[in-house]
Amino acid sequence: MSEAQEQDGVAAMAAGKAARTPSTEETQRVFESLRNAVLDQRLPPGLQLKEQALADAFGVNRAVVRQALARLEIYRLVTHAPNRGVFVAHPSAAEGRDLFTARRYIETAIVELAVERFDDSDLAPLRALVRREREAYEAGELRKALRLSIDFHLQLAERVGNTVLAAFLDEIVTRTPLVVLAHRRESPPTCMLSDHEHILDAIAAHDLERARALMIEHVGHLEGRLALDRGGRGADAGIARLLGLDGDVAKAGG
Amino acid sequence: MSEAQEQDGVAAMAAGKAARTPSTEETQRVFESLRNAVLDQRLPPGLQLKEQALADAFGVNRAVVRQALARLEIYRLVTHAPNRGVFVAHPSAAEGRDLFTARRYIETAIVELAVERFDDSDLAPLRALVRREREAYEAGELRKALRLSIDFHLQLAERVGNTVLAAFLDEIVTRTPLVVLAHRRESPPTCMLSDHEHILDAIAAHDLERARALMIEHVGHLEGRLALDRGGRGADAGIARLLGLDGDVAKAGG
DNA sequence: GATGACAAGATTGTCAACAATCGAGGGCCG
DNA sequence: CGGCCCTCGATTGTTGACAATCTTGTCATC
Repeated sequence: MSEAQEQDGVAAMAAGKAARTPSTEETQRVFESLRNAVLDQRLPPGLQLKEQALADAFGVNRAVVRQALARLEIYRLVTHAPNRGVFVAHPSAAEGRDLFTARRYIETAIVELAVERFDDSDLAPLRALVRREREAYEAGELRKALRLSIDFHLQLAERVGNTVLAAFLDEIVTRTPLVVLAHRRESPPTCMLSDHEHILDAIAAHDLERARALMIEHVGHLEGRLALDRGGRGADAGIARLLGLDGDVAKAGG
Repeated sequence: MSEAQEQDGVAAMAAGKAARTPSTEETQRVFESLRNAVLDQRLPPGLQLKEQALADAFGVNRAVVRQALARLEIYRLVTHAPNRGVFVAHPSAAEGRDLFTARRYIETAIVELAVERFDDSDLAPLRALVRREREAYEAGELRKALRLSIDFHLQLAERVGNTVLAAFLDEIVTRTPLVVLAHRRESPPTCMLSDHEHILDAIAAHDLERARALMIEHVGHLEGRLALDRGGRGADAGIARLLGLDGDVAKAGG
């Protein structure tokens, strides 16, 4: 019943960095809609986002759309080609690697602080979140499960209480879906459910080393599902991968 | 002779996250000018930045200024009060603590990667930077020394090669001067010179533990010069600190 | 038939005028 | 004399039109 509300609430909170800056509600609304679309993997990398079309769709002025797009650009969710337009970002494999490397450090930091500071009042909501994630997953609602999985990481960061680290993780998590879309190897994109539970167990037990190891392993699981090998073609590949012409063509002529 | 060029060059590179997004040169120019002003501690927290005044000063349109200010807002360099205007940010003590806590983690990560990956071609430019910093300091050019000190940290991050971590440190470093202005306890705001040298030595020796310890200690030196105590008054204090009425008044009535 | 210049359409970038909102100051009333 | 309200100035927020730029499609030429 309150799930929609709750999801919206989490999403709004998850916006974190941007949520506290209400530079006109309209801009915020457009920005968050587009950001949510990215989180749900509804926007394919490379898609052009035309100002007028968005303005019509959201019922706002082009200036508002421009502001929202500029903000998306700073988060690297879109790339801006002067006099050409803005396009959904197509992160390179190198960018993906950097993102996951940074994520390991940030999540480690968050887990470390969580082990120090968490008590039951922090753990209970996170356990509830994991439970809902499991339910969604078992009910076959994959998109919802994915979103709850993302929210788990964001909530964990938020509850640690460091706004800067939380904002950093928020940025990383927001950029990750585009990397997934651009470089996915296997199909199931969600976190492994038990990972989240085990991480919470380790935090509850104040076992720093285990919590750290589990989180690093967990991020590794995610990254392992992607093809981010060195020398892989990324943002520069352009049309080649879209047509499935990459790799084979370069390697074997036949 | 080429110092101005060099400083600009470093500054442009240091902009990092924002430098690669040329959404109209004008907006970029205004944004970087204001950002540099913050880095040089020329903008006192709380100062109102009026759109028309900036537009006149930079010889651009108000729309351009608006875009630049919106970007500054995302970096938390200014706060935007709807229908009132934008003001140079006045970070709270809590925000300052979060910033330094996050910085410890990020700088540690960077140092860790530097120990793994650096060779002489990376170390030489950094040593040169430290040398120039020392020269500037000994010549009494404090502002320049401060800037070179900042550039040391940014260059170190840049050379590690992880764009995400580099962007995060860039954001932290950019926000720090405002925290310094708002909560400074002692006068000299620059890094301790020898710290930088010793960190480079440890990296050159591939001594991870020593490098980490030195970096954490170094960040601690910086933070130690500030008054970021819990319960301290920060963004909310307003007029009190401006008039030098804070602290004493609250503690002792005389 | 291929290549180059050229023109048309669409999209972004720029701008100035207008509307809405807020804070300050003065005047009015209690 | 103190408090409240109202007007006025200043600043931000919004809108639409205009200019600049790029892409696409066409056509003449080699």
